[in-house]
Amino acid sequence: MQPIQSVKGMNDILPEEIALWRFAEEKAREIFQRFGYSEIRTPIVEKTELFTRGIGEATDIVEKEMYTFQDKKGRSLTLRPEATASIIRAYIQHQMHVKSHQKKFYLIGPMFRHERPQKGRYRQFHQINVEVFGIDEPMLDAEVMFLACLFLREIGLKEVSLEINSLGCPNCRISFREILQEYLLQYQESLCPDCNRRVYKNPLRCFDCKAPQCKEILSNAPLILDFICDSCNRHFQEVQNFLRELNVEFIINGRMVRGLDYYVKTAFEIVTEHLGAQNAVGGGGRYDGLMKDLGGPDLPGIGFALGMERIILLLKDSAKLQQDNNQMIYCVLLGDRARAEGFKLAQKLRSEGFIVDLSYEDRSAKSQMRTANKMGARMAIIIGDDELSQGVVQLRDMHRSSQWVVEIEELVPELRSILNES
RNA sequence: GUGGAUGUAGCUCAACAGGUUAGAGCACUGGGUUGUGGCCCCAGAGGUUGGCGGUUCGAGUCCGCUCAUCCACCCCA
Repeated sequence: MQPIQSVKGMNDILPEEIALWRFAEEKAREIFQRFGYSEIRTPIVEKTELFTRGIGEATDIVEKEMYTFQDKKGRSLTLRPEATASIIRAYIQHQMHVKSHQKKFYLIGPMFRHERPQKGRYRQFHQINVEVFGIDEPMLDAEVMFLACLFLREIGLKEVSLEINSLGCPNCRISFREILQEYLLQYQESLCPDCNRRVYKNPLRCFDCKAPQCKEILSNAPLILDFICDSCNRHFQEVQNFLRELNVEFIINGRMVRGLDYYVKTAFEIVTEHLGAQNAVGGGGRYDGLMKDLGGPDLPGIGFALGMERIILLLKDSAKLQQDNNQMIYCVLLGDRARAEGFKLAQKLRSEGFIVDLSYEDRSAKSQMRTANKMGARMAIIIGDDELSQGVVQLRDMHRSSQWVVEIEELVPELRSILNES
């Protein structure tokens, strides 16, 4: 009989890794809270239409990467491939623009995209998302990017860089689109088949192409930065000024375009060279028309997403933090009476707040001690018939290799003082 | 969706050109100390060589199919 495996591209997060995940998540919560953000959690399943309208019909995500299925009444539902659309949906649905002053949100959770898995890319993956609605000030754009960088720095990721660009507003983009299209059509025969398609559908995306001949053609292509309108340009300049004031290092990448249709003006990515083919740790940008497109008030928005798995991958080869069992107490029980008494004692210690494990099997003292050692326990409590008859236990400090006798009544204060001082 | 690589013990890998009973290190269990960890020594357990089929006197090894994983394309977090 074949054992059942997890679904392709959907991975278990095992206990050894959990410490890293919690570390990153808790750090995110703490920092976002400090900046005035509130956590929000939305369902993992939404009506398919939310994403087709929100992300854009012509994007790869919508065209071929969504987990879409029918429910029992024939409605089309989809496992969320990203979070922004859901958060906006919730914001509109609960009329938060009139009912509350809350406009800054973060969400941590799983997303789903049906792609072929590879390093740093999975079918179920986790994102940390940040979204702000109702403010279109460049100051906020800068602060949002600062926040993303601050978080990565505080969890210890150094070798990442921030790339920014402006994609203009819908007005300047339409005219630039034509200019770019005209340029690209001159070289139509040399462009790869994909780019030949993109020239008509979404010429901006040709900038993402990695085919050598396309790269060369694009290297001389007009850049949107040279064509954005005055107001977009002013916005972009101010964003840069605020970034400098916040001491955020960045580079302008005029060839960066993002894969989701809704971005306008500020777009950014945080990239690294240590993730194989996946170089983005996170990315985001402004999406001023999106809330209105989804049937809500005409409020601007900006946000970003960070890829948890990618962060964890980077964290793993840089800072190696080890599981901390420094506070654990392991009970070594010798003989039937000791096993019965020790079992009760373990529960008592747990109720006092100690982290306690014990040997459930009747094994030799040596093997129980070995187990205590392997688990990294700080203290061992050794209980045998001799000790029981005298109302005491042996207490062993596994780090210092010292051992002494303690009255059972004195055990709790004794343990407390040892564990507190270390 | 396309291409490439790899599947042998829990892990990392061996096994000459097809040839007995598929090995080693680490990990695991027990012992060396009638009740004491890490180091050391001894012993033990653990495999339908991913699966199915084919060639052959004989297949871990060769062939076909299939499944899985990884990497890359594509795209993105």
